[in-house]
Amino acid sequence: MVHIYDYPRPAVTVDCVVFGLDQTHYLQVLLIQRRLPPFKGQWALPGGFVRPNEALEEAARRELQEETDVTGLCLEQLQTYGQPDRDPRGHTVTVAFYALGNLWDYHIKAATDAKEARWWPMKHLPELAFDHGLIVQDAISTLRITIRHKPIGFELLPTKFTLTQLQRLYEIVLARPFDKRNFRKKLLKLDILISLDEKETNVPHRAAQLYQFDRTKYMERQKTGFNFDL
Amino acid sequence: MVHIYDYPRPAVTVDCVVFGLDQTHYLQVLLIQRRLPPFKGQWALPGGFVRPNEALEEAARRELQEETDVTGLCLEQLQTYGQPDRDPRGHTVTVAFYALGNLWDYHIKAATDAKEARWWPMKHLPELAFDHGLIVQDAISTLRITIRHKPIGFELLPTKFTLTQLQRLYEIVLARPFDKRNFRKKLLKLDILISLDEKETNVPHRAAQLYQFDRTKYMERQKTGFNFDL
DNA sequence: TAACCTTAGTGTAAAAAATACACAATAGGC
DNA sequence: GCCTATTGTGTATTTTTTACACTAAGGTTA
Repeated sequence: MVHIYDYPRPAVTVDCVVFGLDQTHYLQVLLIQRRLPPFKGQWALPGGFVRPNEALEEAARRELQEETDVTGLCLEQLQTYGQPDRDPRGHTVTVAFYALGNLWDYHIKAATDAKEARWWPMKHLPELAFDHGLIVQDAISTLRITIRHKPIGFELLPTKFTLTQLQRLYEIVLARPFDKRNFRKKLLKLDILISLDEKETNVPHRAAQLYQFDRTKYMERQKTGFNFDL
Repeated sequence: MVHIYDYPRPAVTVDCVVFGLDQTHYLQVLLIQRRLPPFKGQWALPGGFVRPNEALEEAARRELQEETDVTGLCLEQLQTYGQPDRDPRGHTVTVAFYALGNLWDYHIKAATDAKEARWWPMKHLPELAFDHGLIVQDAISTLRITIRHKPIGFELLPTKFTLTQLQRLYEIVLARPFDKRNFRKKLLKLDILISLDEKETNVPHRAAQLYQFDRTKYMERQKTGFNFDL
């Protein structure tokens, strides 16, 4: 079946930059290996063509599931890339999204266009197809800015986490150390964490208190001109 | 001439939200009145279809010039809108940009698809075509956030300005008052303003010192981990 | 079972930044 | 020369940020 238009149109795609934290606490990105040309066999961001009458985020969510079997993430729009030479098949505009997930929740499973799908550490990414290397760089920049102003970091952790885990998360993403006491003081003063009646288990040292992010409380606070600003 | 593709493609457009400050110091938006359907006669953002092998920002710049005769602005990507029902002609994805200009520099001149083009005060916008009302709202939100972290406010003022003008600008955009002495202290301490050997003229009161934004100095500072953060 | 290793958990003092606030100086108009 | 309007300036108070070190408690091991 062919499709005919009066004027030429660029193709429209979506791509997803999904970040995660691994057991060793390094920042990871979810990539797929391309099954088809162009860039066959090379690693790339999960993504693909937007279908007729499909919303952008919907397309991103669908492609992510199709190619990696990951679902349920909160996708945020990053930027749109439209350099005419960014795809050898011709003028293609891609809308990039980013999302945060915690690695333990997902069993990655390659499918459709993807030969393989897996997490890669940010520090040692392979060479990426198209301009995906640039997109990942932009995503990490945006993440660094956003994580300081919105409580999105929690999405990288299990539901129940310790303050040390949270601190390490911020240290990894922002690539700078925080003082333990000051960090805890600040976070607790925000009053958006629920202190659970539960502790770590099976650790060869004093067990840490577990906390949970209180989204409801955060939402309420939002309205009263309160700033997260870490 | 017709264009044939194997798969259907959404149309791709760009739209520009250009902000300006008028003589009475209210925030204004540059709009055009549509000459053609859909939404014929209604006010809309300047913008239009991306041409083959045209970069997105290039397209935005071209459409802005064609429809309003405004050139030379620094365009920043805002967001991309792709709800399938946002354009009655069919699935259309639009990449929105925003920019700041000072009204005195430009002679607005309607052209091509635009029947008329002029500044409208933010407070009293007409009903806009497509989802342009939403786009303008998103643009002002983004502007409010960005202006606090990057020295983009200066683009709304003439090259030479007084500290009072600058303060009023921030008060208008952020919709909150600043203390005169504290504002001046803070701005001057940033050390990114050049104090000119020149004063206001023809004012019926003590003439104010004129200043100029020192972009070079700001760029240098940037590298040394310096934050604008107003 | 006691010593050991490792990480959790906690408070205070000093420095820096943000805020609140009022009056003399000066340009042009009358 | 006096009036009006706006500029330009300093200090004291409060709040926020920073720097910093030791005891508590789980699990491991000798």
